Amino acid sequence: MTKNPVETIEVELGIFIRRFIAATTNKKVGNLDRAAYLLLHQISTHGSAGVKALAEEFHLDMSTISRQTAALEQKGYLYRIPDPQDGRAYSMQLTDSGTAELALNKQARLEYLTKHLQDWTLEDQQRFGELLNKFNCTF
Amino acid sequence: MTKNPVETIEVELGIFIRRFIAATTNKKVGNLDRAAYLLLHQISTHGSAGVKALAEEFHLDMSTISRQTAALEQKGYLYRIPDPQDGRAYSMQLTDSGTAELALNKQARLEYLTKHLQDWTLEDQQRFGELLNKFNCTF
DNA sequence: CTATATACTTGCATTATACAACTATGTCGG
DNA sequence: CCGACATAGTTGTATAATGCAAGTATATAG
Repeated sequence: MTKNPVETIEVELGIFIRRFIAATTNKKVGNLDRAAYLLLHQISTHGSAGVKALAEEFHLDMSTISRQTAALEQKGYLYRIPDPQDGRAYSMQLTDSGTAELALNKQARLEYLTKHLQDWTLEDQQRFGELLNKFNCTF
Repeated sequence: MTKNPVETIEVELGIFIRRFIAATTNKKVGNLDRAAYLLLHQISTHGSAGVKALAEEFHLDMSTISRQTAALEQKGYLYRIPDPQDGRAYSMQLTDSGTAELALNKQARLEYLTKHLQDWTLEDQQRFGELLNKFNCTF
């Protein structure tokens, strides 16, 4: 039974998702769990944003993001700037501490991934990155 | 700043995981959520297995799998065969209803993915499948 | 035969999440 | 300008997935 490529992708995605979730859920690198890491990462790379924007980006409820950001603010990784144009809105920005913590995390993740991909050719690494990006773009 | 491929992969994996989880958590296709689908899929493709084996495969606690399989048994998608050699152990097997439900789900997922990948060349699809597989193999 | 290990279940606590209600602020039509 | 409605965010509550710990029944080793 020769599978069509889409079928292969479906199976492999299933395996991948299961393992990735198992490997990252409830596991912290330093002080950041997966959700916190992704939040800080988003703000770091796409600039400061409010609860609503982050909720939309992550497809989560505003209440969830509100709690997560409050926790990160509590830990001193974020601070909020009131929006000068809109008294209801805030903008989240990284503190120095948040930036440092994010960098530590990113490094740990890169080291892990690098080890994981050490036997891959550079070309395969590049191709995988490109295809993942392509996949994400059409999500 | 030209990123090395591993860095690209790290970023894209983050985006991917976030979106995939958002798209599949708490969403059922037919009667199966993601966990149930993966459980039935595992049993279907790798043969009947006990709670312990499934827990190890998924890197989840036995208690979690115990509850999930109990729920699937309740719905009539699984049945358990006592292990003839070991009075403590069981083996989970799909019922016809479970097989049918799994097939329905798989088809829905394939349709979704096919639509998602419709603009990809066949070569890119094959490559993506291969690279995902390669990635999973070294997890 | 007793002690210990194993397969599984169940009770309990924790956590992430969504939804709904609420507060405060903004906007728009008269 | 005012009242109605919309919007950004917070908080209360319910639910669901999970892990850990304790319990049950069976196996195994000495």
